[in-house]
Amino acid sequence: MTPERTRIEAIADFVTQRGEVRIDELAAHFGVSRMTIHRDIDRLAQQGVLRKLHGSVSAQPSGIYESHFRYRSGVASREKQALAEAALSHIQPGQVIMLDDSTTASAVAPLLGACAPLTVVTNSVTASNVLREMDEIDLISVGGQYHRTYNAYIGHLCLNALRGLRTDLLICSASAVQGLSAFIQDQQVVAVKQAMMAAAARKILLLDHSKFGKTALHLLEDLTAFDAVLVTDGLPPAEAVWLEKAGVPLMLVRTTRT
Amino acid sequence: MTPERTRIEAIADFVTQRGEVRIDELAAHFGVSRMTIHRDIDRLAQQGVLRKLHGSVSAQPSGIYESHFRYRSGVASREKQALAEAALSHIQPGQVIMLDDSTTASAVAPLLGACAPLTVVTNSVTASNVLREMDEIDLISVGGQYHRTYNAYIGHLCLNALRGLRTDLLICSASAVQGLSAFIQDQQVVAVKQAMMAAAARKILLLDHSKFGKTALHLLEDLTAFDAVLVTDGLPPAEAVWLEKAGVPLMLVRTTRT
DNA sequence: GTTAGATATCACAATACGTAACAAGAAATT
DNA sequence: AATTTCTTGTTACGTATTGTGATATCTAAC
Repeated sequence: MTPERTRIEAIADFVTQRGEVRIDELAAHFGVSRMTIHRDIDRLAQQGVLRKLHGSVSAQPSGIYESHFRYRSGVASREKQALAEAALSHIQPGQVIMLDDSTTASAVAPLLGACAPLTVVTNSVTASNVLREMDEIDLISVGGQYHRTYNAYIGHLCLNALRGLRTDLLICSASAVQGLSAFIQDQQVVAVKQAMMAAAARKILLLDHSKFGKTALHLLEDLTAFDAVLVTDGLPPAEAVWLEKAGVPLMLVRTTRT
Repeated sequence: MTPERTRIEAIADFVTQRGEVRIDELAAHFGVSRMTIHRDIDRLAQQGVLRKLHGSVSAQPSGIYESHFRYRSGVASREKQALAEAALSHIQPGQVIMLDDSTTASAVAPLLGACAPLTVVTNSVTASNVLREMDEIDLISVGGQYHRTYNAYIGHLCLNALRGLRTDLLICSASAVQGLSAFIQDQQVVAVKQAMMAAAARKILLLDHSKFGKTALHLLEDLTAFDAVLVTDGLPPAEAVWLEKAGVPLMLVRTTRT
């Protein structure tokens, strides 16, 4: 899952301490090839810790992220990346799309430049930080109470704001899947996601296969309510067949790149 | 999309700090050719950060548009700091306070840890980025459409959110003061500030003395509507006396030198 | 209105950089 | 022990950035 975490963290520390470092210097300092440095900083950039420039990397100006959040983004990042790329095919330029507070949906944000122009609505601070820098993306943040565990805005203010919006598409995730239903651990987060679903014309759900069989307290919605359910391969084939027979619009996403 | 942003940002800072710079000087200062400088400032001009002239670029405000927040945050920072420190005395632990999108009010944010615990409501991304890191501060972001000129959320969503809130205190600023009234350059920003004023039990206005005598298009409110108007010294004494006679709750703030 | 000088833009070439694909080695799993 | 998975390095190719020189445009002075 997370092999060789030490060097990546060392790079993060090194860069944040120096502000800006050339990639060749990182390669020499850590005694690895440029390619490896590139792969490392790609992951860090995806987490929003660093910014990739041309020939160098710089520390994110707006800052330090919650370690708890950073940890979560590191988990299953390959699966998230694959899901994010697969989700792109559902987006048309000019649309209004919504991202929820999940790290999976936030992984979509850095890729949205390819679909520009777009209007993006989100309660995720991670996604906002990325999208704010993109010229051709119109960013709308739904407000609310800041919750550091999710690095997002939730609560009544958030729900009220969502009531006044209608978007073409929602990209979201869930904590767990049992049977035909998706579950979430936090009650307030459930409320936000349900409000987002009510505001979106089309809804797609991103799930890495580890979510299956897990448990969480609050019901979000049946899987059949989504227009597409993207799942990374690794799901038992029997389960996939069963879900499709039950009417779930399942789409398997290969983790290994094409 | 937007690689190599370091030098471009450095140019933006350099120009906004100096007001107007010749292109040859930029080329010499950054050690690149004129052509490269041209390409850089073309992108900045496209973003509206600065204006291209013939032979030079300027960051001066053009017409009714206020200049970019990066420029504003560099101007009169000593005055802003003094005002922010003075504003602290109006805050009690446990209160719900509101900060507007002004750079002056954002200068208050880093100091709020001293007044914790607090709940802080703001539409400013600058302030949010600071407050998010503070454990004892409860942060509520009013959402809205992101506006890069102010680095804040504005628009209908923002106004609706503010309608549902009531806070103990508002700390805000204005672009200009003429006679007994405060003015703002942008119509949408006026709407947000007025909604904030309507939602706050007490309102204090922070003004560095350079705001006096400036002009701006839209009326915000009379100075007498505030519970305190903090102004940096440098204001002509005659004007101060006149304002106090007119019923303005004026408080002069000494600019402390370091 | 015209012209000289300066400035902006265009087109092309050179260089540096990023990324995909494949192969090899190490670690973990069965 | 065999196999799989993960990580890293190398090569090759596409892309981005920059500089140079030529051409077009602007400004200001006459």
